[in-house]
Amino acid sequence: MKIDPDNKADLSAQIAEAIREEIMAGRLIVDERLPSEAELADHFAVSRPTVREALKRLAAQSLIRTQRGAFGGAFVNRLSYTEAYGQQITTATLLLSMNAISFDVACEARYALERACTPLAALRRTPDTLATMRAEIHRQGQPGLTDEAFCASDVAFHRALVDSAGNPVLSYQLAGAVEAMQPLMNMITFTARSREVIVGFHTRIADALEGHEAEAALAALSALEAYTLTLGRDVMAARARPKR
Amino acid sequence: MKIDPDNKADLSAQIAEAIREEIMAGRLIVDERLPSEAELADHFAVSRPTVREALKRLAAQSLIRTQRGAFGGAFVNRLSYTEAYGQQITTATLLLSMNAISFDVACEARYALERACTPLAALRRTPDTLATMRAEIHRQGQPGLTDEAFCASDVAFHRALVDSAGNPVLSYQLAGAVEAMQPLMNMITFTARSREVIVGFHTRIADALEGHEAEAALAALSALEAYTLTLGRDVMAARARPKR
DNA sequence: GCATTCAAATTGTCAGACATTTAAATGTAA
DNA sequence: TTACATTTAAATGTCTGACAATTTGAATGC
Repeated sequence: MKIDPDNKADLSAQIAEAIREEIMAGRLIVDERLPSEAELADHFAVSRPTVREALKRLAAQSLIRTQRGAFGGAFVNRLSYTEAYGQQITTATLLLSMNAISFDVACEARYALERACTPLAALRRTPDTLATMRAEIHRQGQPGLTDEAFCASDVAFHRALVDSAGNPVLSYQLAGAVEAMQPLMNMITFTARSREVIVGFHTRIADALEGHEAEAALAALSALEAYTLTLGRDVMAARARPKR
Repeated sequence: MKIDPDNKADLSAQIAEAIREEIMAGRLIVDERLPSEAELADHFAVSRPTVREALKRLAAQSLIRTQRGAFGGAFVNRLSYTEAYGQQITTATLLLSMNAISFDVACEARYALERACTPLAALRRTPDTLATMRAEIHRQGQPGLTDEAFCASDVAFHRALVDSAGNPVLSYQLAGAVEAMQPLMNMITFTARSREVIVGFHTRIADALEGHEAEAALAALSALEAYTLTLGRDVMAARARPKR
């Protein structure tokens, strides 16, 4: 493995970066064991705590996993879809919450991405994903639902729509886009009337997918986008004018 | 801040998770200073190295940044688009390289996502993004170009297409999808003939965007997808039959 | 042959110390 | 008073050494 020259940045960051490059370049392959902390410390001419900090950085990115005991150590981790989902959602959520992204921009991105997988979903939707969508639609019609629960169900519905496309890479990519919108959506107070309208759009989408009608599904999705946009704008307008 | 009960997992992981939740929930806001390492160690009743490992985990996810010196410390970091891009690309690249994703699936996801922003790109493309696309097309026509350089230019072209949509959230989401395909594309040997065909599609796309013709751009993109798919399949077929 | 025990390797945690960096506080001179 | 140099304090970065906890493989005993 390569070493670090004489620059003055954090040693642990440099070491983490060096190992990360080895993994990204495929020179360290999945399930391969890294040298022990003591050996790495010796190799990079630093102390063990410094090596440990570097390894923790990599562990935080799911690049390695560690195992205690004899013949334990740090191993290159196979990045699972589940872990990738989690990181994607964390990153997307923070990006949206910290950068004053307008509701309009986030909404546009989300629906553009969902439209991307709608034709595939119309082609490949399964009884399973359809059942999930129907179940969420039913839940959204329940009277006693809180706004948060309604939003969560909305997210689940759209996740099912995305998963219907049957492309795991697409599902992974869109997980963040859909989930990250939830905090923004949670700011909206859903009246009985608006819930009814949204459930109507959801039903149109599910019906269209069931009938393999891509165009109809796209139209319903676009209509839902437009409606969501007006709801969001009302909230923003009310917030901008806090005089009672 | 909350503490951790008596479970037996890594203390540093638990502490990192506790702080991460504070940030995600907005209870720690951007640029807010965390307690010093000594104070955190005291608060969680652990040693300073353990706290440091936890902080390095958070730093690896760009959740915090640290600053040395008096009045330094760990601060909640505003996640920038640049940092988010980087993490997105790392995650997507590893996911594709480690999970035996088929070329077809990755290709389908990529072009579905690009189609998602093509209508917006046709609407909003700027002289700037068009110039970038033209420049990359020109580079792709140069004779002496290596396969790697051709691929890199291809990625740059598609990045410009995505950026044309003028939606930073969309650009962020697609950065990973486009970049992560490069290692797969790099396996393809681009003959003079195939380069010529690809440049033709790129030109059609750029022309369509320049003329605000969304439908034409979508058609060219789909044709490019189909052609890329045949190229990839040829490579896979040749690889599956290694008898000279 | 099988269960038990033991030893070794490795990560997890701790304590204390020193080095380095940074900005505020202080002192000094024009 | 202002400008500049010096000191100081607080914080992170790093090192050393030690011990605890965990896991595996081998030795041991029956």
